[in-house]
Amino acid sequence: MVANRALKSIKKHKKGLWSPDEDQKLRNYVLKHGHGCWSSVAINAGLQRNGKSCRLRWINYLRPGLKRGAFSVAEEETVLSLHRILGNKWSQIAQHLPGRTDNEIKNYWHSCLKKRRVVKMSETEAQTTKNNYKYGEIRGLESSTSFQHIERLAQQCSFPKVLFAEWLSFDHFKNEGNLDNHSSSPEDNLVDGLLVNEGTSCSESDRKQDEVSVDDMLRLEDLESCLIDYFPGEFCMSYDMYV
DNA sequence: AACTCTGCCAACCGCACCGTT
DNA sequence: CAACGGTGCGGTTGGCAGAGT
Repeated sequence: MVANRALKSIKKHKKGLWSPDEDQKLRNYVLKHGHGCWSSVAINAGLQRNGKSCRLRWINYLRPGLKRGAFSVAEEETVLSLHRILGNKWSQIAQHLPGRTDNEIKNYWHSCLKKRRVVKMSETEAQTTKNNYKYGEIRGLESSTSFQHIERLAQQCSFPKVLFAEWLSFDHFKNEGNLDNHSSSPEDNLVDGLLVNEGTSCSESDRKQDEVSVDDMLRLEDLESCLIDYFPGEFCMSYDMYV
């Protein structure tokens, strides 16, 4: 095994960007012979690349029928709605977008996220935020107009309320009877952070069926901007952590 | 003009899965 | 049944180009 790895590492394959000449060689070969086994494609086409690299290049760039350029509004909506249902299953999402590759959609999603300021928090950042706003510190702010507005938005939205309960007020959540008040801690009622609107825990499959409407998305974006205003420089929202 | 910052995107890496030997 | 090779997938990285200072 170790010897095999050593032998493999001796075989130097070219890495990095593909030259037009390499593209031409690969395109010609695959169009003429089909790909079959990718490692033999690399050899037979006269490329100093490994099979994996050839496959990726073909799928993401050379394959006929690929669309180039910006995503249309319809494509963007498709990606957003499918991602809500499927999560980071880029290949499955790509199946619904003819001419787009999983890599392209993945890249688009990440840049789109950045544009929308929906930045996924690191574990520690998330924990810090939770710790800062949970239970104690936030309660003193609840009487303010801004806070009431945020809570109003949260109520209108059919996203799992734990999203807002965790960040805004567990008392509010408990008062609605959504949490078991006899539990030692509100967190005891959480199942991996997932609660449906009525406060009952749900399975992954149930959750996937709980479609999020466009209205909800708009309300959530509104809510997000309020929170960002309210906690300047400290608030960070992660849809896919909870939704 | 030179430098830094930022976003985008192509490509790599590691892992899991599957079929074959 | 284990070992191995091929493939597919998702996460991550690195380089480039354009914007900003």
